[in-house]
Amino acid sequence: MSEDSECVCSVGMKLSWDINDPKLPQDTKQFDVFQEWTDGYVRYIYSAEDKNTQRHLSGWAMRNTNNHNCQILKKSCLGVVVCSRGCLLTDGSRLTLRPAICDKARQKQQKKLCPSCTATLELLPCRGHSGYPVTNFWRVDGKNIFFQAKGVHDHPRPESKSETEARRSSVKRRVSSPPVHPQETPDGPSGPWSRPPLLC
DNA sequence: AGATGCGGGAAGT
DNA sequence: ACTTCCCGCATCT
Ligand SMILES: [Zn+2]
Ligand SMILES: [Zn+2]
Repeated sequence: MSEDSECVCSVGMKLSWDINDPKLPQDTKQFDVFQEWTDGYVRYIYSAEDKNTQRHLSGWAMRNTNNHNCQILKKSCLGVVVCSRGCLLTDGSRLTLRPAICDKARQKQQKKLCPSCTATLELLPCRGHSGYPVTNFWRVDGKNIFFQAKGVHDHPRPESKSETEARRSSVKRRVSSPPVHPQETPDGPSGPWSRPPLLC
């Protein structure tokens, strides 16, 4: 049957290292493929050629956090934005918006209403690492990008970054075309669209 | 407008 | 000392 494919571990997990080690493995001949939804206490060795790893991307909404170490980039999880009423969407799923990374944008986001039932939105914080948010660490070393995660997310996945970007540009298109009326609409909530302005 | 990175600083442990 | 969090600034899309 198969030969060396018994170990299902990542390339990073086959070697023993920690993101804080003064010297990291150098002679790596193999890379892990980018993992969008990492969870748990995992370690990967990525290629420094990969755009996704260069940009320190994740499906989870991770924000940069200052660890006072310019060699190691640290990010922590912002959790997920849900409907406070937990309503079901048309496809039977529940709303799981991606928290805005920018603090100011996130405060604005939380004031919006559920696009489905108009209830208030709620930010579920991540408490997956000893009660604190899950953290991701990134460190570039030569042709390698070392990745280490600490904690297990205790909340649903947010909408992915690409989904959020797609929706943002769709909203932008919808808002930019018609002549701008800064105030209210001429006729109130009487048209065929009884509740229009609830887009995220 | 918002994503992302940097870094000073405060506060908790 | 180490971690978490807050904030302003800068760059890029
Ligand atoms: Zn709702
Ligand atoms: Zn999380």
